[in-house]
This record gives sequence, C-alpha cells and structure tokens, in this order.
Amino acid sequence: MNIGEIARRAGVSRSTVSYALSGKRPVSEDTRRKIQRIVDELGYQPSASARALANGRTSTIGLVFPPAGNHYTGMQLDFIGSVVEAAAAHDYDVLLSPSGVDSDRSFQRLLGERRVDGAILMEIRLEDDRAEHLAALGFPSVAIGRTAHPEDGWYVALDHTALAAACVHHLADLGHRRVAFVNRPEQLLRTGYESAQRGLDGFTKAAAERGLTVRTYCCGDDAAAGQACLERILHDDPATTALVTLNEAALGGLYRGLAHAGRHVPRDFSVTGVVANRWAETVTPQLTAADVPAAEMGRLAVDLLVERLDHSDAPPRQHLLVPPISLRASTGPAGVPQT
Amino acid sequence: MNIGEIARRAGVSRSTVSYALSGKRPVSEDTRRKIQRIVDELGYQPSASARALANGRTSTIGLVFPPAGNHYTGMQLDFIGSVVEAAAAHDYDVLLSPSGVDSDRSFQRLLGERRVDGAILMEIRLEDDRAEHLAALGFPSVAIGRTAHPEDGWYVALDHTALAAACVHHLADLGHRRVAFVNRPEQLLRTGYESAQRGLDGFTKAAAERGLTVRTYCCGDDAAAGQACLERILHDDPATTALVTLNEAALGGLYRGLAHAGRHVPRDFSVTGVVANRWAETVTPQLTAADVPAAEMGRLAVDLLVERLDHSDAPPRQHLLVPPISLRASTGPAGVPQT
DNA sequence: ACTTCCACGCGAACCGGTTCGACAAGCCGG
DNA sequence: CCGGCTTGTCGAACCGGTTCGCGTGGAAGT
Repeated sequence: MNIGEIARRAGVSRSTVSYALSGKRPVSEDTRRKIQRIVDELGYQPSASARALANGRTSTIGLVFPPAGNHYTGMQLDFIGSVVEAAAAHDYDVLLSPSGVDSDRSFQRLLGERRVDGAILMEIRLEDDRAEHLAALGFPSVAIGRTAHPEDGWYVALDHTALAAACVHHLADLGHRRVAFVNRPEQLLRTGYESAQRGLDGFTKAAAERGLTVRTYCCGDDAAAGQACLERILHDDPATTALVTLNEAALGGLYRGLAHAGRHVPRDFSVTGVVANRWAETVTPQLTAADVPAAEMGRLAVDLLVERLDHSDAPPRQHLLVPPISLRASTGPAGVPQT
Repeated sequence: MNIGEIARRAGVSRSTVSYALSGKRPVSEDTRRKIQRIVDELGYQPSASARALANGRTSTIGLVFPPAGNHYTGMQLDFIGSVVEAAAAHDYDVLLSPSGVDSDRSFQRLLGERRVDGAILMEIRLEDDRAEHLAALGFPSVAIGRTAHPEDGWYVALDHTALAAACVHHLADLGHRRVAFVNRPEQLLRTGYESAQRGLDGFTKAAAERGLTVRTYCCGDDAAAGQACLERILHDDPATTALVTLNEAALGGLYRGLAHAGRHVPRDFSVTGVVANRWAETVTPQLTAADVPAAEMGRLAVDLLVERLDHSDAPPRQHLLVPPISLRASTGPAGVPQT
C-alpha cells in the first residue's frame, strides 16, 4: 500500500513510480502503463502526510471562522459551503478553525504546525490582529471583509458603506423621513466589526446627506432581541416609518414586533437592509434588500487564495462587491406618520 | 525552526528533545528546562505533517457533509460549529468534505490519502453506501443518523419516528382530525434520507393509530416551495386544520401561505414539527416543535468518535435522542373546520 | 568502428518528526 | 571490589513520499 510496494511489484525503483505518477520527468510508455495498472489494481493513493512532508505543501486551506459564541448566520453557512466546494475544485481540502483572536490555540496550530498552505479569514474587524499577524508573517491569506487599512491586502468584501447608503436612498426616494438603523449586537460594534462599523457609517452619512431624522440601534442576534429592539424604536419615536437592518437573525423578531404594534408592512412601515437572499425570501412580506452573495464571495475568496499560492509574488488583488437592492415587498411609499 | 535546530542549540540530540516534549521517556529536570526555554524563545512547534507521518495519526477528523446542491439548513450550521469546537477541545482539527456518494473524489482523498483519523457522517440515508464502505473498511466513524441496520454502528441520532409521532399525538390531543405532513423534498425521500423516511413513517403510523385523516407532501427546501405546498394542502382538503413539518427552510413559506389563505395561526390552523429552535423562534407566532439539539449532537458525535479512536476495540455506542416538544404559540385546539 | 547524445531508470539523500536498542555513569548491596 | 540495576542520553532506523545527480544502453552521426 505504499510506493515501495508498487515499485516492487512493477519491478522498478520507487523514484520511477513517483515520476510516472507525477509526470515530472519522462517515463517510457511501457513502464508507465505497467505502473498505472498496478496502481489501479491495488487502489494505491499516496499518503497526504508523507507528500506534505516531502514537498512542503499540504494542499489544505484553513477557514478561520468565529467561535460559536456568536450565533451563526445563514450567510456564513452558504459561505462555508461554497468555500469547501470551490476548494475541492482546485484540489484543496478545507480545515476549519474556530478562532477569535490571534493568540488562540487552534489558530496557532494551523500556522505553527503548518497544517495549511493558506487561510481565509471570516468576520473581519477594522483592526484585526489575526489579519495583521498573518500579514506580518507573509502568510498567504485572503480576508472576507476589509480592515481599516485594506490597500495592501488580499480580500473579498462587500462595500457595506455603499450598501447601507443605497438602502437609505431607497427609503428617502420613497418619501421616508424618520428612519431607524438596526445593527448587529453592540459588542460586535464596539470590537470593530467591519460590517457593523461601515454599515453604520454609510447609513449615518447618507441619512445626513438626505436630511433624514435617524436613530441607530444595536440588536442581539436573535428573534427575541429583534422584537425588543422594534419596541424600543417605536417607543423612542413613534413617527418612525422605516428601518434598515444588517441583522439577519433579528429579522423575524422585527417583523413580529411590527405585527404586534399593528404596523402593516409595507403600508405603514418599510423594512430593508443587507441580508442573504435566502432569509430575505423567508419572511412575509419578502424583504426588499441588498442580497449578500455569500456563495459567490466564497468562490472568489478561494480563487484569490489559490492564485496567491500559485504565484507567491503576485501583487494583492481585491474584490469589492456592491450587489444591487432586490425589490421585493417590504418597502413602499411613506404614508402619514402615526403620532 | 525544526527539532534538529532545537537540539543543536540545547546541545542535546534530537531524540532527547522529542522525549522532553512528549514526556514518553524520563528526561532530567535540567535538560528539560533548558529545552523548554529554547522552545519558548523560538516559538517552536513541531510540523503536523512530519508528526503524522512518523506516528500514523493526523489529529484530524473528517466531517462529511452534503454538497451545496441541497440547501443548507440552520441545523447543519449549528452542528458544524459544535463539532469543530468539541474537536478542538480534544485537540483535533476538522477537515470538511462535501461528499455525496462513496465514489466521490473528495471522500476518496480523506480516506485513501489518510488525511483523517476518523470521520463523522452527516445526512445519513437508510441505505448509505458511505457508511457501509467505512464499516467494511473498519474505518473509525460516527454517523449522525441511523441507517436501516443501525445495531452494529456508532451513531448519534434523533428518533425521528418517535418525534413525528409525538407531533401527531400533540395535535390529536388538541382535537385535530385532518392533518397534513410536510416533508423534505421528494428527491431526498426517494433516495432514502433517514429523517424524511422515518419521520414519514412515524407520522403515518401514529396518525393511523389515532384515526386521523392525513395527507403527506414533499416540499422543496425554500420559502417559495413552502408557500406553494400550503396552497396545495388547502386545495386538496380545505378542512385541514393542522400540519406537521420537518422542513425548516419551508417554514416561512408555509406561514406566508397560511396568511394569504386567511388562516390565523393558531386560531384557525395549528403548525408543529421538528425544527432547530433558532428557527422555531424566528417565525411569528413562534413554533411549537420538537427542538433539534444540533449543538449537543455535534458534541456527542465528537465524544463518541474520540472514544472510538482511543480504544479501537471498544464496542459500538449510540445515542438516540428524543427531545421533548417545546410548547410555543403555533398550536391550539381545533376549531370548526372551514369547508 | 568510435564518439556523441538522449531517453530512461536507479540509488541516495532529504523532509521533520518518533521510537527502539544500546551505552555510560552513578548507586546499591553483597 | 565487583556485578547488577536504574537513570539519562545518544545514534540510527523508520514513516512514505519527492528530487537530484549519475550511469547505462541504444540510436544517430561521421
């Protein structure tokens, strides 16, 4: 079951078997066929560990994702799935690492023990010690999201600033004047989560530009928090007629809160935001939102990483995506505000 | 940065360094301290590939999950997360393999190239060629779900038969007489998906036992399919007053269909089923359902696999879980059927 | 017939760990 | 004073591949 056994049966040396299989040196057609036949018969496959040791490449990429403390979102799942599939298409396996911080044991294992050739980082923060650490080491990695200093790195990201602004303009165009912003949990915002930060930023700037009256909220990643958040919004300003959210998991709760308050969507109240389309279509009425192309982002991230692995001297490349707003059924013209 | 370098700096042999770090043979306190100091200074970590080659263990487990063709469900995500965390607690990494069938390339890589010490199989079918293949090879694995011949294998599973039956009894106790069953997509049922098959089975038997009039449906894994399915249900038998579903992803669509049809939940129509609690709490009104303990299952699966890896001769162990129905707000007594 | 060249294949070294057998030094009891 | 035992360390072999340099035999060239 090892290469020596194949060599013995074929009556050739181990190196010849290696060359026959890798094609890195010419081998006569006869011996190549003989070797191939034996390999097929025995179902021989070379050991990944031995190969990795010999040529220094593991054919594995690490996917660093946040620990379970945060609830997972549907977007993350689509993302993981597409990364694994795209990696398989390039003959890479995917090793999962549930890492928060750079000092994390699991993260150290990936790098220190050289288990992976490169890494994809999810859930980027504006100041991200993992990203900085990898960059300092020159370790091949691609970030999903932009840090505060993105120019020199490889990344695939959504332009959250532009997306939040697009939502604001959409609502303003419909005549809404008092709009709330429902962000991810406060803890994520404080620790500098890029989507939460840039989204808030884009929302605030665009709202100022359009002269809207706004309030911004942080909201836990679950339905109950969403419902509570909506109650606060209507309590703080009952004249609010629309909201923008980045918080998928709270969406159901927001809807529930609106139903409880007797606000009909979209007649009395408009809802929009940035959400994976699977979620946008699950709620009733379906959410008008900028659809997060999670699967495409996963694929792009793998493509970028593979390119970086193949050409270690290649200059950084980036993809900054701005998906359009899909018009569904949750927004409409502003009516007469209830007071 | 390799063990020879450490040995050189400490003025000892490579084997001494190895023993000092692993503790498999006694090393004098002096030399151990000297070696440890150098290791700490240099931040040395042994190469995973070399270690795996030498001792035949990769410290990695494979997680075989379905390819993206199927939509992922929230349950799967919780599951993956908990597996990764539980594995990390046992000092194992997790390698993802998006495999459907036994002949799959990615699956072959896991086994043939000996990338993993053991595997966890998700999305089990009653006749599962992957599970049989692994069993035939004696390869350490734990299934999430039961095949048709479960007695000799290691698994963690829900008792879908009992859960579906519990839903039926719950509805029957509330006085419902005409009940629909909304299953996973037909293609999954036909290919022998165990949750779809056993759930259908448990539903049918329990309904017969209670003398209910039932209809069973397959439904695509998305909101639009759920809505369409509900329309068919009311079209086929407008007197239907309740449904049981296993289909998380269709749930939002089912609710939407009910709203469109003017059926109020739970006054006019009761909904229950087997669903991860995160989803059950997202819809309005919150779903009375048997909550799938995905995170717990992931943890148990890893525990079982680690036990099997540590004691290769251990007899098979299983966990068959029957979570209780969480009473929320989506079921109520049967009213007068609308005709 | 004698070089020249090329195509093929071989042996050995190497990747970076682990592990086994052996050996030296120190201590003990007889 | 000598044999036996323990403790600590070393050298070498091994895991299963890849890769480099060299040797050989046959065909081609003059």
